[in-house]
Amino acid sequence: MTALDNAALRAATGAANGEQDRRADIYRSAARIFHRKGYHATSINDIAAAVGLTKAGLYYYIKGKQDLLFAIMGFAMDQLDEQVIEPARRIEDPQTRLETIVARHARLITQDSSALTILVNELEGLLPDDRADIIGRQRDYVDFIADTLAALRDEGKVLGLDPTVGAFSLVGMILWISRWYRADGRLDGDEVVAEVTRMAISAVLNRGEESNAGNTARTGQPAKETRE
Amino acid sequence: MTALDNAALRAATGAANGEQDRRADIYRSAARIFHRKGYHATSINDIAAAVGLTKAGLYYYIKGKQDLLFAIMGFAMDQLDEQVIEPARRIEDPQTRLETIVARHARLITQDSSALTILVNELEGLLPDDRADIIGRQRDYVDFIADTLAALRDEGKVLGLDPTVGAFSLVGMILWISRWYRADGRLDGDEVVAEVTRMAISAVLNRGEESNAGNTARTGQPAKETRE
DNA sequence: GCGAACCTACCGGGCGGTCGGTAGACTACT
DNA sequence: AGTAGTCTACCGACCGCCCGGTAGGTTCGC
Repeated sequence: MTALDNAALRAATGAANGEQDRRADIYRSAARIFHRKGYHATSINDIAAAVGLTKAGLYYYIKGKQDLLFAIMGFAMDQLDEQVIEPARRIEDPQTRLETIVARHARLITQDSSALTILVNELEGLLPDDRADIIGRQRDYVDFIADTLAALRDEGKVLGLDPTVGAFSLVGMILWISRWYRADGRLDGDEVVAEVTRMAISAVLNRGEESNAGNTARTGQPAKETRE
Repeated sequence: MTALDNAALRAATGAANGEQDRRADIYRSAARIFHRKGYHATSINDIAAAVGLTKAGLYYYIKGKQDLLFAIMGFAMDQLDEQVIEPARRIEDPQTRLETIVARHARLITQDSSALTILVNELEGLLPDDRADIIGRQRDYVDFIADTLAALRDEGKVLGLDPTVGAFSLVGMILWISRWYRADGRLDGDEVVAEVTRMAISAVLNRGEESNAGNTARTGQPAKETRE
């Protein structure tokens, strides 16, 4: 069932809709509405109306509200695996790998943030078993980033940064994009992705100074960044 | 009414409770439950039970569920104003000011994330007018950070960073702390605040200074934090 | 005529919120 | 001292509504 649903979701992300697969429309609409109003504030009727069905008609396609949510999250996690983690895993150099992770994750969000945002904001709507599943996959992702930061540290490119804190902080920066980025805003998606990626790399790579919170030596003179 | 409520909330954050003010307990409990389960998934009965009242008894103190939410958010915004924005506004040097903003905001979250997290996650639960009020105050905060980044840029300490994107990214990093930080985890609050502050400054400042070796190297240990 | 695709009508239940009360402390008058 | 009035702080019972979900059709292409 879930595999089938995910196939439908995958089809749904394509530009075209209304072909033979009604499921695609359902999952895509549900993701959009969950994203906009939140899972609990969204009724089955909202979703049914959005796809032009009655509630009972919708239940011909779905098993229940929670299964719908889990399917959407599973799809989002699959997206992350395929578009971010897998490509990055094939990159040896830690810094390039980190850049790939951030840029690809950020790009996914600027393209369509619905499922990926639901993935982090609606966990408490899941059944315990489903939640454990999703949380496990999320933890794997953060660990993957933390391992990359640890590899950077072993190369001497990062000093004094806790990999776990670093990984969480980068993830927070990326996920937050969905809250402020608007496709019709001043910057287009690629610019935002580039800016955020640059900040992320800069945040973890070494700079000269040692600093503690609250008071840092103000020696900074611009010397132009070494890498875009 | 709201002024009174905020006074109660303010009292509630103190360690002691059960003095003469029942309201304090109500607001504090509500914030905690909203934070844990989400606003829509929390019933008035949940809150009433948490403070040892019936639903009808609770309504003696509150006007409604939405007012309760608005009062909590207003209190969180007041906290941010008083503990972060006002102290930072008195600091001339942009870099020190930025460090102050990040460190103080992060510290608020490690100390008690309930109200501040609700503030960003439950906006859609508010009435339109209340939401506009809160969003306006949040925008002012982001603008304040963006202005600080612009000042850093004018000093030549920041090159090629869009102040708005930078401000949002830093905010995302900070807010995300509430999702992974656990007071009983491997790192204590102060360490987390210091790490995040260091990353934030590093993220926006230019690189290119000489590296005066790592006396700041922290011991990297395996990850142990859990995220929700 | 048969199954896929969908609908109308309904159910039990929990929700936010209200109403009419009342125990008890405290005053006020005699 | 007694007692009537008053106010705070609550509670049990209830309301109307909408929720997720279902039973039992009906339509329609094959």
